[in-house]
Amino acid sequence: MARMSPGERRQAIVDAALTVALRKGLAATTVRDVAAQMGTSSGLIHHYFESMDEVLAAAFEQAAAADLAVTTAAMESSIDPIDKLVAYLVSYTRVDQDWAFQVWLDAWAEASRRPAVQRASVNLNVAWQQLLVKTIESGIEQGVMTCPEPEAAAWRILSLQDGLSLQVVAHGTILDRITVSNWVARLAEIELGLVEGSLEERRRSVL
Amino acid sequence: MARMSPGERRQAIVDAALTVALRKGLAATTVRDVAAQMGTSSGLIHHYFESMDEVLAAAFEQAAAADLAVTTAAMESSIDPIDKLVAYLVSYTRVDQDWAFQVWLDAWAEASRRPAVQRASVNLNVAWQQLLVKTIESGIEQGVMTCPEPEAAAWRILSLQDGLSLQVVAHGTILDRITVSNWVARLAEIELGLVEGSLEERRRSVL
DNA sequence: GGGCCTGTTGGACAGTTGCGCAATTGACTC
DNA sequence: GAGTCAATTGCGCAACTGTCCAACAGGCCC
Repeated sequence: MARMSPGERRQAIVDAALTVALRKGLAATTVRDVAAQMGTSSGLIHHYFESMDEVLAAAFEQAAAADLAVTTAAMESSIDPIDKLVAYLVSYTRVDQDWAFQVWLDAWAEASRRPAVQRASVNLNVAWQQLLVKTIESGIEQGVMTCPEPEAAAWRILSLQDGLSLQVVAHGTILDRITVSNWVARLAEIELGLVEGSLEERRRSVL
Repeated sequence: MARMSPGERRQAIVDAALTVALRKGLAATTVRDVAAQMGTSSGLIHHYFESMDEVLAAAFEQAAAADLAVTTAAMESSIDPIDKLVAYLVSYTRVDQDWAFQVWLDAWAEASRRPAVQRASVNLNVAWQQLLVKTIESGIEQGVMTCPEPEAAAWRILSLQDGLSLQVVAHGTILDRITVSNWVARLAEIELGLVEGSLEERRRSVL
């Protein structure tokens, strides 16, 4: 296959691993799968990564970081904290639509057994939570939100979202994404002292 | 190995599978692992189960059903709906303490790829939710709770619990079980029209 | 006791896994 | 052009996987 610079090739491997992982699951992704996806030999992968574990950790990290970047970008297009929050909720709903959330389920399950995966998972979960924290803090500053404990409230909103999304992705028919989004918005309204239904109303004008 | 009756042997296989799964993870549990755990040959397992998938599904089902039974029993010792709810929250906290929740994480990750696991996971998740629904409905009936949508409220309480517990089990240090329990109780108070802090107060008198 | 039923064995089977390594290729410098 | 170095190959290795099956063995009935 075409020769690449080390940087490019490393990236190509991670990209290929992610493509396969989204289809087959993180744990079921093999060296040969990744090589076939790239159209190269399998030996090449071990020329760039010490072990398959590292490849999988890098792939998960990239997937999660990409989602985070998309949501961050969507939020930055707004200045108003409440608009930012709406952008967050809309973006997360879209994330679920992709199979990206399945990668999170795989990562959470593997975390306690694969240190590299756990490190990436912790960092990215905290990053998501901090995204909410910053929004809440600026909302408080501007006097449009009230929240005694932004850190705690962010964990609760994020965790409700994760717990409900989990039902959608793992079990399929029990709940749907729209309902999840509405319920999370409702909790956010309660946590941040917003008028009931105000987030949903604002979201409808965005979509 | 010692001859067993079909019922006993089937149970022994499921027990052994569960023991291995708690240590290695559901997906990484192999026929030979289970056989070694029982001290028998590997062929024996296929004499009782059509496939390894079924063994794993049965193991998960048993683990989850056992937890559910413990919580159900704890709740039945109370008559008052609010006491039942407190028993539920206390029991769930204890469940996390075990490694039982890790099995749930494995099951959720595997659900979309293993039909047998998905069926078991859906059934047991719904059973947990219904446990809450029944409690809420009797609380409404007796006039000690108010809740416009018991089904939806139960999903939200359960999902917050799952999402927060996930952080405890997968990531270890970010949150602790006590905090999770307090936060879930707080959401329950909001959802069910209870006085803030009343559940925690009641729980303290139980412990 | 003999025959039968079935739980149980242990290995064969074909497939897959992560990993290592000698050989090859292509791109670069002198 | 010759020489060099690293990216890339493709196969081999040992270990593992789920599944299957002929053989064995222990308990039960006649």
